Amino acid sequence: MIETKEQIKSDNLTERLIEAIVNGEYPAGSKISEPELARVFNVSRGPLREAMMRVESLNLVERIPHVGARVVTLSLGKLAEIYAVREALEGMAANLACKHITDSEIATLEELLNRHQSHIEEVDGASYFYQQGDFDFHYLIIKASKNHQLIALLCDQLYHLIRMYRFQSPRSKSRPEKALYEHFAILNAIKARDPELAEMLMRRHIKSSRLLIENELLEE
Amino acid sequence: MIETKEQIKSDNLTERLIEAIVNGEYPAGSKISEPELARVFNVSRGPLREAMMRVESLNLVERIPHVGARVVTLSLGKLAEIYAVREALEGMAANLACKHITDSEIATLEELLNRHQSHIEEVDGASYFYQQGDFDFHYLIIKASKNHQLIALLCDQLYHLIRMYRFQSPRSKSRPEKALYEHFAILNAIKARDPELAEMLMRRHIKSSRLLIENELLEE
DNA sequence: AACAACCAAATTGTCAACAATCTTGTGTTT
DNA sequence: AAACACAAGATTGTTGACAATTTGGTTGTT
Repeated sequence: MIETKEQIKSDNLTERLIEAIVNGEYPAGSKISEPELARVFNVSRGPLREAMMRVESLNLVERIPHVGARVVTLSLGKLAEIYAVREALEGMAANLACKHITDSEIATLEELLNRHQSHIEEVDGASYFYQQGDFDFHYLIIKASKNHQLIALLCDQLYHLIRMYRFQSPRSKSRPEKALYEHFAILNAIKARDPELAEMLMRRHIKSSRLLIENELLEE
Repeated sequence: MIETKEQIKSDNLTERLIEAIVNGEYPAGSKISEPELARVFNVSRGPLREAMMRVESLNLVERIPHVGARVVTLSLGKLAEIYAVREALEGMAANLACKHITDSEIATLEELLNRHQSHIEEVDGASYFYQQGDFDFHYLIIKASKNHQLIALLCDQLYHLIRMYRFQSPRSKSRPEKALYEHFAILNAIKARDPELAEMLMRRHIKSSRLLIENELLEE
């Protein structure tokens, strides 16, 4: 495993482009120029356009024929809609995880939450790192559901979009302690192999985030 | 509106390619040759590849670098997974539809079901046309949810894949009369603006299809 | 000054040729 | 005869140039 680096420019490009958009290097609403990006990434326009097609189907950019592509504009309304979908899908994931999770996956989750706890106790309020780990928690449960279609939808299709929102609105601190407590409760339900409880707790967990967003929305 | 035809070859191509794959013109598992398709569609390989990228992200084909693309192979297992996801998402759609559907949309749904009833009474057992209309019913309810993310996921992302499965396994007659009866029950719940009932009925409706599939799966 | 028509520059869409990689058939070796 | 190595052919990945369309500014008219 000396040279594992992907040799397909188009594929690498897709990931680099996603990363650049998600972390705000290309701000929301900004135009994306093909010749310029091709120069920046040191590629021809062919592979770049192929990458753009894929990023478009992730709903990270909007393209208008003969006009060009723009990074999608964020809005609290859209975010609330995404969280509503997450509620349904991750609830389902938690339910299925109870039935299909392995002991080793449970152990991984437990270690993860313990690390989070230590981290919160040490650096009280450092919510950035927490959010990263928060993703890991949800990510692992989704994978543990073993439903490939569900995993594809959440981890491939919605993941980057959610990440982009989080990155660009770091206001949602949402009390790490409370979230961590809820995560432990969800994990316990999964360990007890209680699908209904796990689903209910996961839905409530995400719903509380959604309600925060909708409250912000009303204040406008 | 004299010339509404899309002038972007790449965009048209995507739809034509989706249609060709869905209706089995290119059978499951068959290899897709870029030079050949470019000749068939009378296009250069550039736009064709862009269309392929999009079709790939719909999970209709699988691409392996430097080897080529193949139409996805169907399996009852995958289908069951998709139906499980549908259960969660369309249940949510029915719930939201109760809150956001308009009177004119209700009227459209009512007409649709009445036409189905007449059709079933006339040509007893013609399940093919029924299935087309079945899609319309689900499609309309999804749209009525007014959650754009949900609509995108179901109508753009999963729709074609489901259609492909249906097209290639017309065994699932699944008793049109029973399904129609369930559709009426769902519509009534929506008219009564009863989200919990509508969601429950929709989930049960889809679940019965999923169980049929899982039974077939066990017989193998 | 306001507005419409038009032209030029830039950008997107498309193409055909070139380079890199995989597949397949042949021949050799054990 | 089976297995491996190699080479020819075909296919995919990439590039740079050309064609078509939009955009923004200029000019002329009302």
